[in-house]
Amino acid sequence: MKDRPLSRAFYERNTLLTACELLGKLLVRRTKEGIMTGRIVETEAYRSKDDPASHAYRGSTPRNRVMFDHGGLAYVYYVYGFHYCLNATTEVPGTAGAVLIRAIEPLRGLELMLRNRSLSSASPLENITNGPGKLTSAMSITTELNGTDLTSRGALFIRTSPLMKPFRVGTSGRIGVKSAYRRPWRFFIIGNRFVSRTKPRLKFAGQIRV
DNA sequence: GAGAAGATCTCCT
DNA sequence: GGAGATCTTCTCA
Repeated sequence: MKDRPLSRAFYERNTLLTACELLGKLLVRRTKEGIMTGRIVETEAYRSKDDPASHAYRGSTPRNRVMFDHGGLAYVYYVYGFHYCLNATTEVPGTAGAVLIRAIEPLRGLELMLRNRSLSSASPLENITNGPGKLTSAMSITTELNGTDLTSRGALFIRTSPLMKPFRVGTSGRIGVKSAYRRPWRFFIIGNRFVSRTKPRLKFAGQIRV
């Protein structure tokens, strides 16, 4: 029962709360080659009209339409001509919100992830998925998965992690955004070596014990 | 239709 | 720490 995908109700809530509570959950990717699993260790929250850094700031477009749909869908987009970024949509239909998954701790399917990233087995583990572009590359996540329902056992879903130890959550300004970067909407597991950047632009705005 | 910007990563210095 | 790679999306004329 505990390894069921997270429910729709989990996502259709406040985006910041969802971004924080996604930490420690397991991201599961199923492909023809095999299953890959990783623990989410870093997220960023993006909201709607009150968030200039969000794709949804200017309203609905063909690209960001998924953000305005149900919570619990995958929003995948292409950036810089090289990389894909994976988000989980939040909030109820009509209200835009998404949580960018910035980094995961690889748990299962390590060889497959290394192969997808063209890395050797000698590569540092934390180098495989410690960034939005890296984790999508490692898990073969592309825009083909845009709109995928994360609440059902399909090619991509997120589930609880029953063996997860208690951890502390750090917050900071979001990385790579030029507007509204002062908002501490980046969440990460303190002390986890798979977090993408340990020295963000804004120092810890706070800590949360989970 | 053209031009600019971009939620990144890797390599080089 | 900085620059370059390269393509989608959006804005503006």
